[in-house]
Amino acid sequence: MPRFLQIAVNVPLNQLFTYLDISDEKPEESRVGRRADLKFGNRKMTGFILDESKSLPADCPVGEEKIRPITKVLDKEPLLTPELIDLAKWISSYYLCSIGEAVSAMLPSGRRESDAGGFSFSDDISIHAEKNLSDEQLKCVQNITHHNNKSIFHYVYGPTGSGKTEVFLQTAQKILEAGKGIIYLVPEISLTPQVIEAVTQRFGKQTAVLHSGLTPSQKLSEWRRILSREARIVVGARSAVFAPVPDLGMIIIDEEHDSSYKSGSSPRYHARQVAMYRCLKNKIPLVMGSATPSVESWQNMQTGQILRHTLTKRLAGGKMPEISCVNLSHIQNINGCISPQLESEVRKTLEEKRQTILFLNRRGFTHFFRCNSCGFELKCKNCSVALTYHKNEKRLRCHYCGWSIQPPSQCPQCGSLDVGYSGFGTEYIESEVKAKFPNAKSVRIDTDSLTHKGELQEKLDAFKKGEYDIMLGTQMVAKGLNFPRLKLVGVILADTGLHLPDFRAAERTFSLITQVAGRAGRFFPDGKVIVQTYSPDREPIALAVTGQTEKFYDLELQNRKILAFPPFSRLLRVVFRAPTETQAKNAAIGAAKIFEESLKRLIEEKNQPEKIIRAAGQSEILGPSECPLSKISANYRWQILLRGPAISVLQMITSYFIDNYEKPSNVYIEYDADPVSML
DNA sequence: AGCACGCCGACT
DNA sequence: GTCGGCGTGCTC
Repeated sequence: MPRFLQIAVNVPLNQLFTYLDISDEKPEESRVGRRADLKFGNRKMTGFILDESKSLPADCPVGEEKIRPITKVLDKEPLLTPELIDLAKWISSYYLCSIGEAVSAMLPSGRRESDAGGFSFSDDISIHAEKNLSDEQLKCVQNITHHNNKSIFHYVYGPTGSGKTEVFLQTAQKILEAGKGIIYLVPEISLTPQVIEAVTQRFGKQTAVLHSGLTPSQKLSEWRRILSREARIVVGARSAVFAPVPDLGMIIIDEEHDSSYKSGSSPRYHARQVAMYRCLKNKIPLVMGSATPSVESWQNMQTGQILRHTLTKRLAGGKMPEISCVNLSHIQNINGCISPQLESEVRKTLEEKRQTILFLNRRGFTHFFRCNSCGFELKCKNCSVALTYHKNEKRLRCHYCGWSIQPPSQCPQCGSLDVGYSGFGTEYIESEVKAKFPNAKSVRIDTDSLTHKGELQEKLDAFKKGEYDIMLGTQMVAKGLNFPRLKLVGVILADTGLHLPDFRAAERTFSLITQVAGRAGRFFPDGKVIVQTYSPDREPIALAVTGQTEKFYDLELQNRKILAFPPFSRLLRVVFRAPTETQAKNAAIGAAKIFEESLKRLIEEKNQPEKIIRAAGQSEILGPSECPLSKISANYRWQILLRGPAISVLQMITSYFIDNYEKPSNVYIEYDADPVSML
């Protein structure tokens, strides 16, 4: 008997395609959730069967004569559960991508299964490995598991080393004992062999690990183990939030603040947002944790949307390390980036045969205006982000609203004539380190210096073994790494992050310094942290150095409120990319008109709920303006930023835009709901 | 997004 | 005379 299949295909067309399955194999079995090989146009592709019917659906846009049969059904068992099909539809509407793109982002790309892992399971599930909990931790586990069958968002908040991991593991244990499955998310960079080993030792064969080192086929095998209930706890990075865990009982997000939970390409989903959706739908708890929560999550804890569980004590006996600031503006004739104070600490550390990490918290690519006497830098009057200098027009410009001014010839704050532009990168520091410490072995780690897969792990392992004395790099070396010989951590310039034209600059700067400080003192009470800065009094730096976490969040929330940035508003960013500046600019200008029209229509629409109309009335279209990174790999970029109290309104006007905008060829459009980086 | 079709310049 | 540039249009 023929059946009509509704199939999603990985193309940017938000529609399903109708195909025919004429096979008489197992007619009683539904095809929904399986993949199918098919000819799409004139190319061979794999599609995802999302629905089926005995007759041609009435709303099918093409006649029956155009409908082609699939080549074959690929899977013997469904890969997608009804829950995941629903999730794909939600992803597609929330993140403005096609249904096919959503499904493709969720599924492993392997076609056939192959042996998983590459790591071996120990024979016993070692509940002997379980550690005794402190009173604080125990209370935390009890509070979370108490709400077992309700969708409640929990946050385990506490400094590095306060035992969050053990709370997660023992809570997970309780959920597993109740017969339910777990998803445990960690940042990609934390998914090191040590972490994998720790979890597999605790939960043995019930564990599935999804990490970037697996081949597509191996990922598919892990996926199958999860579907068959052989694996009940899934540990993985961002995309593991889509794991097809039957009877899901809880999702854990470790290091919740980490920006790697946000996908950098379409669909630009945030694993935390997806986890919230799954937990609400399944009526199960979501448990997050960090020493430096995202500002959004902090606000949700303040309002009670997220339940906070605070851990106060550092367990391993480690004190917080000694942190000191070096005020760079007090140093005359600084020869390079390393102050005399930091240089002498590095020397002492080398003499003790201990190790040093030097951080640059961002690749210094922006050109910002700075006074060399007082450290003052210019900000936009509307948006409170640092202005960036545009060489070609010789003006300082804001990348949120487009406002610009002529660069002043003297400092507006102190009147000094010693003003200029600065910004430097890791390569520069590497040469300085080599010159200052010619006998030390140093290694540089950043995205530019990594050429092949696994090189990061190799370098980190080598550093851990003591093959290097100094490691320098960007924040990728800041996360979840434990080096027993480490003594000194130097933050080369804490200000660089602050100058980025991004409203999250302060949050990221605070988070990085706090995380780095916690790391250095983890194993050794004599750990030392030196933070070099031109602005030791700036809040994110001063409060991080003195450990005043809560005060930082209070102040940062006040700032966000004044400027109407998240969490006091929602954002949706639309980027127009084209080979020439004019094409990108004109596309964005034309698009802005459609956005305005779309917003106006929504406000005037009669049958929308009052709530929507009101939120639409408070929504605004910012720009178009040039993207902060105005040219990336020969493509010019312009953006429109939508801002309003309700993301659903921003999504509605964007989907109206998608339906009504005639895209010039050569122009590419990217949609980013809840953008994390604005660059 | 791909991939084919289609219509104008510099090459054997 | 042809190879090939990338504009435009379609995919059940």
